[in-house]
Amino acid sequence: MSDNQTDLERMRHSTAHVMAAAVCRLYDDVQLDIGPATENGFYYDFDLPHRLTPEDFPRIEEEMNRIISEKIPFERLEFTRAEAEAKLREMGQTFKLERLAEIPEGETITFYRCGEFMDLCRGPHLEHTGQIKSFTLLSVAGSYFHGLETNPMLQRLYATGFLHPKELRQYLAQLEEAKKRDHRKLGRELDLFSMHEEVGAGLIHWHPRGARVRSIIEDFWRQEHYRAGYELLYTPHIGQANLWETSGHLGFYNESMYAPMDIDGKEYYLKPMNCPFHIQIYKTHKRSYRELPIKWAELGTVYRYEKAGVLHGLLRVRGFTQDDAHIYCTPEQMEAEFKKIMKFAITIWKAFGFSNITAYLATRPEKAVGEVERWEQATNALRDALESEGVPYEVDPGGGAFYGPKIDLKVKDAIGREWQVSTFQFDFNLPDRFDMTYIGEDGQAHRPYMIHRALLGSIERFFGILVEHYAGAFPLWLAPEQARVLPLTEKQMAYAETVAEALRAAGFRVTVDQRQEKVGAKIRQAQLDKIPYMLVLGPREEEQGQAALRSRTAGDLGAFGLPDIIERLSREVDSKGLDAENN
RNA sequence: GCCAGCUUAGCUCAAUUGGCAGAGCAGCUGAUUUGUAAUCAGCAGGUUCAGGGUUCGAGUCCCUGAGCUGGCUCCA
Repeated sequence: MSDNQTDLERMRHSTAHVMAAAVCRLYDDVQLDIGPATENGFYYDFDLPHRLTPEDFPRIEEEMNRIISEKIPFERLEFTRAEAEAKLREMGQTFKLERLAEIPEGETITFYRCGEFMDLCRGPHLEHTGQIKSFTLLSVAGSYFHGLETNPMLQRLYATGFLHPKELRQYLAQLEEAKKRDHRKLGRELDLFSMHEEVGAGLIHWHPRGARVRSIIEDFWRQEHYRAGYELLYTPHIGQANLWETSGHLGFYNESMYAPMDIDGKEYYLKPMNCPFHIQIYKTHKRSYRELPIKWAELGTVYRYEKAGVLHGLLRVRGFTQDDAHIYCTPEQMEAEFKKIMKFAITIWKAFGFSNITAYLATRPEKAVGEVERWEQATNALRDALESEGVPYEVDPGGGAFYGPKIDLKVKDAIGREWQVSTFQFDFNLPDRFDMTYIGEDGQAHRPYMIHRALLGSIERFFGILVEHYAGAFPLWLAPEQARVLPLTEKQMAYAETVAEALRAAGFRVTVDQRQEKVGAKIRQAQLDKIPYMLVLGPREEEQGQAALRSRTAGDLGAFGLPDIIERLSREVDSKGLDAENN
């Protein structure tokens, strides 16, 4: 497995060299940067006067195939630093000279030669180009040298390759599948949400069907929070400048905040976060250790400035609703509270059909506030919670915020893609800044621990992920329209209304297809609308007081009496579709 | 924000080298009364993203801007 992994990486990295070699053969004045293998393929960064477009891909691929058919050996060459520098100067490779300067003293400096193409490179490589079995160019994009905005922008060619052509076909099929599930496409097709140039980029409009799903998600979320001992809050959308000065946001978060508005001569800011408001509520009276832990949650809508180029459907927006919570507790309670958060998170994610969860534990960065012991204590609490819940995790050393360590959760969707969703974060900063206290057993004031917790992340983003996970075919409990009644002809219209009413009375979301269409057309429409159940009503059903039940996934199930149908659907709603087949 | 590409009817897409803006689906009207993924016919639908320019003539060429797409950076 790991051998295969290195083989694959080596092959991809070598293919990246072949791609760069092909580009050098085809175009003049190519400045090379780097061409690493990535999780799903590889890329090569270079700068050249010619602007690459997808129209150039066939030519480049053709040249690459020529290089592959030539079976050119990859030759490893060792150089001293001085030789390497001279060589790169001679080649006029300025980015490579910078890369060379970054190689630590004492490390062996190697070049790889492949025919006339030579590149400063750690390797390893294949023996010769003939060993490359499959590849395809995917896209071209800009990318800053070293990923730094202030650096020149290079052209990046994305491509992928696999050890076997069959795997490449599978990967391309998966890309196709992902395209079909794209929440932006499904959002339009299923009439869930939209965005409008007239309103502004990154601002979401929820249509009735999308809003219906959202309200089901939120109702479930509220119910589970009350059950888990949280109280819910509502707080304002704007707050005065001095609040954000105290919180520190105007200092370290300013770039993500919108310009202030003037109200009665005072500056007010749209909130990018909910925490300062929750803290205000905390501070409305003296808190006793007996009250702790305090667990407050809010579906809080925040606005953050995001650069125009990063906006992406529901996944990256400028106004969104966080499912935010703050937990204030004593040092002794911290660990137990954290375990509860983990357990709670897993329960909620499972309810939405995500059971494959992994975690990233981010520890203390160089620049940090709070004593080291508190960091250690908190980090251990995070680690213990992960271990006691058996959540697989990786450590991201130094990856925490300056104000506390954190855990990020990732979930895997139905087609194996990972999404960063939940985040649980200690905060050693805000309790200090707002001088939060509680009175301990000893009668003295103490600083509470504060934990930020977003479970679904943002409702918009979560909804986008959910749409892609289910490919728009929501399980019964979430479906905006759970059943559609399809009268065979106009003659069954009255009966259809009766059936729909009965189901509505039992709490289901039901419509009647009143169009004068053949039943085949009505079924087709319901299938395209991804309605979980269809109730076909002809003279037979009307006479028997029944309905022919059709499932979106299983097809015709036969005729049943209404009580049976209600019973069946109710059970499926209660189980959230988790013990049924996976849609 | 930066690099590249895209933007034509509600949606998906056509429109020779610059020469009369079109189709399917959806919508509306009518006919049809239908049994498990599309009944037929007719009608209507456009500032070709916005603004400017070149030209006898611009959907098509040039400039500016917006939005979107793929990335970089960032992150819920």
